[in-house]
Amino acid sequence: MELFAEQGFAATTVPEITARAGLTTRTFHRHFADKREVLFADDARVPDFVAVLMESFPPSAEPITLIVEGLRLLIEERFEGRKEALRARRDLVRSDDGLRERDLHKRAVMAEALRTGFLSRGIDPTRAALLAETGVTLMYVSVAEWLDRKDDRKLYDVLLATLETMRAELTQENVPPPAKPIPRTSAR
Amino acid sequence: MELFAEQGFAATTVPEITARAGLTTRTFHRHFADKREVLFADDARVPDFVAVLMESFPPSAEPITLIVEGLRLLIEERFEGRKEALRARRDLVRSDDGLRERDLHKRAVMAEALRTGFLSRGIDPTRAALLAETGVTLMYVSVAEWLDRKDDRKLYDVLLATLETMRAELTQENVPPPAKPIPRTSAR
DNA sequence: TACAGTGATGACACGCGATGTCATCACTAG
DNA sequence: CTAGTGATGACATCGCGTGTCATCACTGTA
Repeated sequence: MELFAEQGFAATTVPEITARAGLTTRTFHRHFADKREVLFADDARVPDFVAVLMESFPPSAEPITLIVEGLRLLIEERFEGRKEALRARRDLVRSDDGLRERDLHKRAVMAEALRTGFLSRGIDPTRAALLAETGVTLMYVSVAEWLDRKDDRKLYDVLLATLETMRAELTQENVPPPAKPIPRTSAR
Repeated sequence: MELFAEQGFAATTVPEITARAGLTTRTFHRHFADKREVLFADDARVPDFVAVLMESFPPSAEPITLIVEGLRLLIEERFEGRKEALRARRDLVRSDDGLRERDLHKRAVMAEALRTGFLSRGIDPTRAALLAETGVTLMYVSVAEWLDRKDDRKLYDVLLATLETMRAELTQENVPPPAKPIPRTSAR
């Protein structure tokens, strides 16, 4: 983290890292699959957390309730009280395409854990996928706003507000659009 | 594509590709930023397509209408009629983590284009982010189901059905959950 | 027709990331 | 004291990706 802060992620080599840590590059790659993974190793257990959590809910629980409650626990566990550190981490991830890709991958893994959990609760595949994606979207959008905010609003409260916005957006009755006009643009 | 099909993505080296194509590796990297990009170069213009499209809609258009109509055009442009090719591509992308990461990155870029479009339409940041994420989720979930289906249902029809499912899911009035009990799990 | 400019490619060198393999060493159980 | 185990170091090696310079085809212009 020191080296990344000093000279950026891409400009920092694994040999530099291991030199400062007093190890060899080979040892580094025994602990981290690749250089990017250093910044994401902490999140490795999140999918398990999600899976265990989902099993603990009674079968009667509504999916949305389950998502919101699960995110509430996740927030307590790893977000609340770490705002500054998370901001620094976000900025670092933003600065490098490779890191952004890995971040998105972690997000997808979490969505997959959610989807699997819904499947074993007997929810049909498409609905499960949709719920999973909606859940991570809710989380990521809320976290983004929370990190941007300068007040002390709780992440959980931001999340509930985001959910309301989401709901309001979709509730409007303006779905089936026409099927002809519309300008033409070349995308190929 | 021949080599990837024969021996998989990871096992195929850039020298192998350029040898079969009659070029050098240096030339390869002048056309593609990296090896993975070969499979995604076709999508490079999608963000522009999205941006231009969004500007072409009247300011009065509802965001959801805009998303659905935009996706309808995108579907006509690059999905309908290419089902088998898209299935093969999906399977290849699924087979490699690196490719999955790049795929997610492209998805994020599209979301970003959508978000920017909404911003310049005067929509507030959080709502814009939410709409953008919802839009790509709608697209990806629908495409996934469409590719899984064995019937000839149109992608656009699948998409409308997905949107209805999404709406139904969020419309239920079971939001603010309690805030105390719930089991405990270690995620650290 | 000659010539300068432009763009694509080849040739070469190089650094870094990542992995396989074997040796070494600290630690532990019996 | 010994055998086993796990972490690490020491090499060696491969593939990816980039910087640099030379070459060649093509184009517009005098």
